[in-house]
Amino acid sequence: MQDNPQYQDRLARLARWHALGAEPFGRRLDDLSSIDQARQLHQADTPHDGSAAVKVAGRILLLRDIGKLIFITIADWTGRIQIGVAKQSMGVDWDKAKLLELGDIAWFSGKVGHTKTGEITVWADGLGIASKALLPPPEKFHGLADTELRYRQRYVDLFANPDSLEVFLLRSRVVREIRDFLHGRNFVEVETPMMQSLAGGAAARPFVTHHNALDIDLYLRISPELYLKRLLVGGMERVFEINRNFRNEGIDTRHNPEFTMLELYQAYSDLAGMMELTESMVVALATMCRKNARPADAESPSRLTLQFGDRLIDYTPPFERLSYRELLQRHADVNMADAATVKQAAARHGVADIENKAHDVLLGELFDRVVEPAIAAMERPVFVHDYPAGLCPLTRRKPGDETLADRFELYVAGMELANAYTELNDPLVQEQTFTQQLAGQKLEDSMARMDDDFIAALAHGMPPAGGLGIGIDRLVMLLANRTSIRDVVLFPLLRPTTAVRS
RNA sequence: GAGGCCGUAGCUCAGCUGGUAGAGCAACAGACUUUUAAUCUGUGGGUCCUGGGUUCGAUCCCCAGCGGCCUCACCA
Repeated sequence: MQDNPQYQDRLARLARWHALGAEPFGRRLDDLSSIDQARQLHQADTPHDGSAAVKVAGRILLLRDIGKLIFITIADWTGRIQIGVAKQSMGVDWDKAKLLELGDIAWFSGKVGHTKTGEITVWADGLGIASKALLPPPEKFHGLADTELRYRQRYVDLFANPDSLEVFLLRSRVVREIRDFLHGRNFVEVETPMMQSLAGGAAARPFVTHHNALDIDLYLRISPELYLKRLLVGGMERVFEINRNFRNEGIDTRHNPEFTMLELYQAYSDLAGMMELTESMVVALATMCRKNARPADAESPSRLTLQFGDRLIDYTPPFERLSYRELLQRHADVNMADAATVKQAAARHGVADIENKAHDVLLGELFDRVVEPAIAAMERPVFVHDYPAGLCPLTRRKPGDETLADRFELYVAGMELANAYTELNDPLVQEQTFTQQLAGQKLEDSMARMDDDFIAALAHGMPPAGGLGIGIDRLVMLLANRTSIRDVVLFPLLRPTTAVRS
């Protein structure tokens, strides 16, 4: 940083601010309007030199000094506005205006008018620096394009790339909308442990950490599920949590090691209730995002479509509802109940070690190989339901068919977006499934981890319930049209640079 | 874990068949009172990711490493 000559130039300019008696790293500013508010003060009949007085602050993105007049474009998180600074109307502050440079954060007071070409402009009668930028901003036209720099220096990405800021403001609106939606259905928000002595509730590899005073290893949670269900036992009938889960697995465009999950449980509901809730919520969110009409959307005004990458996803309800059985029949041409043909199909599709794998494990592998690609190509959200019971140990069996689990997953654009169950509340069955590891399944892929306290909780009686998990990052990807999860996570995990490591 | 692509000035990018590197923006000096990525004149700025190798000579070819992106595998 110190060996950057532009940093040295800016240090010199910092000294000139001090020489003027200004505080280049300033203090609180009162009576500020947002730039959006300032723009709205300009009406059709606003005179050229303005009428309404405002004070705005923001980062300097563009600066055109044409001698005795300077045009400055500043931005805050509500938008951009042009400032016109004329020597004639500035007096002693003119020296300060000449010191401003790209990247500085400054405030301006003046009247909202416009130029002869109609550009809304604050004609400054006062100005000051709020914070001096000692490092130059990225190129003003292209912004920060280097993906690695965008993630490592997100603070630069946010002010240099308006699209990026937009995504994270949208993410905030999405999460708020979800909370409003659930509060409207009488859910309460809770927080359960992220450090757990037993990482349960899902099949995934956990991160390990250590507590010094207790001298015990703890796991970062892979799921809040078993704690949220304890709350159902305690009588909190509708609970949800929006928070981080941690899974020690690969990183790619759809996986960050820490990711945000919405998980909720509703007493006296079931899978059908969760399906209704999920669809209503996703439709509400898509509708909210649809308001920023995009060209592709305008072509189908009667359909609730959103662009995602190079495809158009249609969220118009009702979503598709297809059973595991139908999908396997249609795409793999097998009868799920017929062990012999399932083995044949598995062999046909290259599944290894077939003789040593349980029936349900074979079904799962066939589904992943054959059905998932077909679902990924669909342009509508799909509820896949009636999963093989063996793959879902925390799920209640489907009434009237013990081989099936009362579970659905919602697939959108090839991503598993949501996962829901009619929850298992029989402590005797639960205890049994905790000990079950299906043949052909790796230990870390199973949920075979006995949680005695959770069994004890169920033994006190958990109301029948529906449970649902939604991956918030992926949801935001779909709603914000970002095909990489790193574009919707503010600070995605990257390998530390050597400078940081030392 | 496997494969493909990428790493050049603060930023965005060129760089031919191997002959010690260029542009735009930004910076610095100057002109300019209605610009719109302002314009015009002049100037400075490089560990070509790192380390080896081949070569008279490597940003360029080869090998290894580091970092990133994408695809696949695992997973949500």
